[in-house]
Amino acid sequence: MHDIPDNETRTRLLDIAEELFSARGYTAVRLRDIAKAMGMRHASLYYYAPGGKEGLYLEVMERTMRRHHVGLERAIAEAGPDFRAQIYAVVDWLANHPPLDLVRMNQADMPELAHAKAEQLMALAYDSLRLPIGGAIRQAMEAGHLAVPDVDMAALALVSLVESVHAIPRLYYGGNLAAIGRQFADMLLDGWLRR
Amino acid sequence: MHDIPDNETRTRLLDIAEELFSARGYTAVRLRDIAKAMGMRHASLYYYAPGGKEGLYLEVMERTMRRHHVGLERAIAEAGPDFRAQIYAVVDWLANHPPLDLVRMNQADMPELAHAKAEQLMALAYDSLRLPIGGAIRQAMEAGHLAVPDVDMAALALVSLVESVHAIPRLYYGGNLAAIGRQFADMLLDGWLRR
DNA sequence: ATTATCTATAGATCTATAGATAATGC
DNA sequence: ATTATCTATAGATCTATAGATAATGC
Repeated sequence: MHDIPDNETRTRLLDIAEELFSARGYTAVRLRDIAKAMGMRHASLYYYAPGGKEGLYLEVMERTMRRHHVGLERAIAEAGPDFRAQIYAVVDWLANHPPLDLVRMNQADMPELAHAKAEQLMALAYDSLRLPIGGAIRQAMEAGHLAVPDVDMAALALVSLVESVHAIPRLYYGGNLAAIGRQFADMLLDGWLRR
Repeated sequence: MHDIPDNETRTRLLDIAEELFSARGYTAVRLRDIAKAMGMRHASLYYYAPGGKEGLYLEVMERTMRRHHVGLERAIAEAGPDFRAQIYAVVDWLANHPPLDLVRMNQADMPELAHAKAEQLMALAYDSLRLPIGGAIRQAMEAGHLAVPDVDMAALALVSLVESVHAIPRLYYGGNLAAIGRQFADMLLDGWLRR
C-alpha cells in the first residue's frame, strides 16, 4: 500500500469534501460529487483517501471540529472583554465556515457510521463548540453580566440559532449571512420581551 | 392502474414515512427501511404510493407542513392571551412531532427533488410556520409586549432553536424534549443578558 | 522507481415494474 | 372481480478494487 500523500491536492480534497459533507450530509454526497468537484475520476479518490467514503467523512469532520475548537477559542480571545463582541466573533466565525447541522449529524449521518466512531465524533463535536463558547458564557456569568440556566445548553442553543441562517432561502437575504447571524444572536442576548 | 386506497394501512404508511423522512432526510431513508417498519416488502409500497419515493416524500412532507399550520394555529389559540403561554404551546406542539430540520431540507433534501416541487414545498414549509407563529409575535408586538427586528425571522429562529433539542444526545437529557424546548424558548424570550 | 492519475469491472444496493397469488366481496 | 400482498427481476447507481499508463525523480 502506498503512503497517503500530504500535499496541496489532498488538502483540496479535504476542503471540497468538507464543503459537500457539511452542507448535504453523509448519504446525500456521492463520491462522484466529490470527484467531479475535484476534477478527477472517483476511483482516484482512493489514492488520497484509502479509508473510502466513511474514512473520508470521519477525517474531514474531525478536522472541521478541531478547527472550530481552536478557531472559536482564538476568535473569542481576540474579540476582547465585551461579551457581545465575543458572541459576534463566534457568529462571524460560524458564518464564514460550511454549515454545521448538528441535528442532521445526530439523526441522519451518525446511524450510517460505525457506532464507536460515531460516538467519538459527536463527543468531539460537542466539546469543540461547548468548551470555547461555554467558556465565554461562564466568564460573563461570573462577571454578573448574564444568567443562563445551563452553560452547555446555552452554547448549543447559540450555535443552532446562528446556523439556522442556512435555512433561509437565498432569495430572502442579501447574501450576508453574518449580518443575519448577528441579528439572531442579538435576539438571544437581549430577549424578545420588553422590560 | 388501480385507485390509491385511502385506508388505515395507507395512513400508517404516511405516518411511518413521515417519521423516517423527518428524522433522517430524503436520501438516508431507503424504501426498504419504510417497508421494514411497515412489515411488508418494499415492492408493495408502490401499491399505496405509485409516485415512488419522490412522490411519497413530497406527499408526506406536504401533509406534515399543513398539519403544522393548523395545529400551531389551534395550539396558539387555545393557549389564551399570554404570549409566553402561546410560545410554550408552540414548543409543546413541535416537541410532540417528528423533528423538522429546515437546514437539512433546504441544503440536502431539496436538491434531490424536481426543482419546481422543491420550491413549492419549501414555500409551504415557511408559510406553515411563519403564519401561525408570526401571527402570535405580531399580536404581542402590537400590544407592546415585545420587540423583534423581523417577525418572520423571529418565527424561524424560534423553530430552529426549539428543534435543536434533537441535537442533544439521548444520554444527556431525561427524555423530556418539551421541557428542554421550553428552556430554550425562555432564553429567547427573556434574553441572556441581565438588566 | 515513485507518484498520480486513468479505465474497467466486481459486487452491493436501490428504485421501480411485471406478473403471480391468496383472500375477500359481490 | 377487487384488494392487498408477494416473488422475481430489470436497470441504474454506488462503493471499492485491480491493474494499466503517463509523468516525474533518482
